[in-house]
Amino acid sequence: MADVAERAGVSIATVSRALSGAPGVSEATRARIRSLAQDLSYTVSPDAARLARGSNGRVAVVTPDVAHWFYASMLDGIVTALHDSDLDVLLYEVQEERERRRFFDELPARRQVDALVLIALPISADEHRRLDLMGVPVVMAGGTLGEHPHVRIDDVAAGRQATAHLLAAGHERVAMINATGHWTLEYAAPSERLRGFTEALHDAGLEVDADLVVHQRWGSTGGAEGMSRLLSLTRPPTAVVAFSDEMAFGALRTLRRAAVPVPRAMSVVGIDDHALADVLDLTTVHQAVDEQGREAGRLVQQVVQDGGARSPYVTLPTQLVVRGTTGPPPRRLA
Amino acid sequence: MADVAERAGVSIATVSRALSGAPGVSEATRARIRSLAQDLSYTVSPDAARLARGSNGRVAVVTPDVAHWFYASMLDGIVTALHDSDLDVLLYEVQEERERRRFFDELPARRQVDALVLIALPISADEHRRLDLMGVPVVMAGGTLGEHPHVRIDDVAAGRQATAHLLAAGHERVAMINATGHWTLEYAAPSERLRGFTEALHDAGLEVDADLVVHQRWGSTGGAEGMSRLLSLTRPPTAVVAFSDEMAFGALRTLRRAAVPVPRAMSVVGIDDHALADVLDLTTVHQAVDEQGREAGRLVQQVVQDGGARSPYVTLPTQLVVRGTTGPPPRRLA
DNA sequence: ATCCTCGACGTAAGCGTTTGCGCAGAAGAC
DNA sequence: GTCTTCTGCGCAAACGCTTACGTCGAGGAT
Repeated sequence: MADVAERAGVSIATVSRALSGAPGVSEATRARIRSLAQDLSYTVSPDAARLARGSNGRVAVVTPDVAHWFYASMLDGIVTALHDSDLDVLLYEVQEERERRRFFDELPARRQVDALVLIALPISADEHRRLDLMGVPVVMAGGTLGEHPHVRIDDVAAGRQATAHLLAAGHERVAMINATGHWTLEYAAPSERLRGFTEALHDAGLEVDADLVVHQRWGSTGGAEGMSRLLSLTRPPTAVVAFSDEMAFGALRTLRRAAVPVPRAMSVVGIDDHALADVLDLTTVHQAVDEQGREAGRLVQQVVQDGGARSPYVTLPTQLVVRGTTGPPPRRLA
Repeated sequence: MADVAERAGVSIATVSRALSGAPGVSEATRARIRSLAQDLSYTVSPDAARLARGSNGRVAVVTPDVAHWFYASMLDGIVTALHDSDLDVLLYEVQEERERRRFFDELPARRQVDALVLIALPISADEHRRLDLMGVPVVMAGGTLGEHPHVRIDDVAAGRQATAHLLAAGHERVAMINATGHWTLEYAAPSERLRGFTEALHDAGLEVDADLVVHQRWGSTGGAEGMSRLLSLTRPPTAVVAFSDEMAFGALRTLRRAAVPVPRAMSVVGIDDHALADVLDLTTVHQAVDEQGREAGRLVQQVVQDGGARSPYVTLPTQLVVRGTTGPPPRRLA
């Protein structure tokens, strides 16, 4: 910077002001300095600027799994939304319990960021406290976290939509393959989607058959196993709602291997509208994950700027997408 | 820090040394300072430290699409490998041509990172030059970039493996659905996999039928369309190798809709071993994407530390995974 | 007892910016 | 023409660390 200043015949203070867009510089000088900096391919050091300024133009994004479809889409949305703000993204992944603990212990993002966004990361009360202690705003994307701003979908409604679709088609024995988290800490989604399932049945005047609700590990394997269990029942269901599309995929595989025709003998509906749901022709409840991410991105910008004035709770709608894996129940043999 | 120093009754220099693990402090004092800092929940400001030290303990990862399976897995590997180094990850996404141009124009990572890793990002010669001008080491993950360290697979071999598998099963009319990039800049993978395809045919004493090589946009939709085109041929193939699993998924959808039994009437093989290849029972050539990412992560650590002494070229092997979408050709009607 | 060595620590000079304050000189009011 | 008000700019003090160099005292060698 000193170099630029010298060549421009001004002080470094003026260069700083010119480059940062601060007032107190004539347009002529500003332009001259700008072009000079360009020629010298000079950029201000973000670190030094942050030091002097105090705020640091970066946000941390914390996600349980970078590679997983849901988290990745969310991250994508966040990054996209932040793209033309001047915020950079510092990425942290906390896959296992151990890593999470360590993350909250060391808080490596500490003093490095102006805000934090968690992607659907369930945390303990103690961790929540430590987070608040960090002194920066926190945004939750894909869930809720105390009073902090969040963006999410209504999981109860999603479960309801999926279930209602099956009931409307005439099904009476409807099962649910629900997910259990891979952590000790609970995600809220499974219980809420289950609630939606239950409520939909009640609305139709039906009771929940405990045999028809199975819990499996999150993922397509879990879905496959869940379906196996349901098929082995003395009175199997005629339709099943899966916690997620991934689990539905697993369920479909089981059905294919068991040579159960879909949807002739069994209807399957997922939740998510995974990129490959279309490929597999899966009926599902669409949630706009990337849009949630973008919304979360906007939220943190807002929160960083004005300390967070607006009502920072966003709930995005979900829509049923009917494809080929659902249909009327098989004829009763009555 | 001044605070800690005062309470400990030492100078800030000593605190700095104690906390950073530098020599010149007695173990007793170090321990005292450490615990004091702990109590005050004090952390050194990374920014200030970087400023003073000159190097900045961060690497930038640049990816075309955070949400896409391949890039996301790669990123995951990188992040994982960097997890217990003291390098933080700054994430940049450049989806469109315009964004890429802007990225290389502004080089926002400039002066912020000690190294850059590009995830399978094709760049122009000019951009390459600008990158080198940045003065930090660059690692390419999932491709090659001049003399820079890289990690990748042998795409020619992958194409060969997929094709050879079909030939070994007895197929003689084998097609390929290849990908065209979504950018003007060429990826190397499509032409290399095609070369593998060609070579395998030649090895078997067969010629490439130009009609049987179709080019489509990357993605499952492209795969679907490619399959349609192949089916509409007067003499359709009996087997097809898809550029990627995603494209194979699309092809499978077309086949399902056209009621062409797989693999009875048509064999399909992909490349990648996508997470859902198993669900769809797709025969494919496995490449360990996350392992490539991890390798890339190790590479940048190494490069950051000792300026890059080792031979920094890694090529990971691929393996054929036989599942249910391939089989012998249908009987000749001869 | 004297000199040297060495380890533990303090002093202070940066690192590359931003920004409050002060100071000229030009423009406007009278 | 003088007096005020801006405007454009320079000076220098932070910002929160790291680190070369200097100091001081304890211990070992002689």
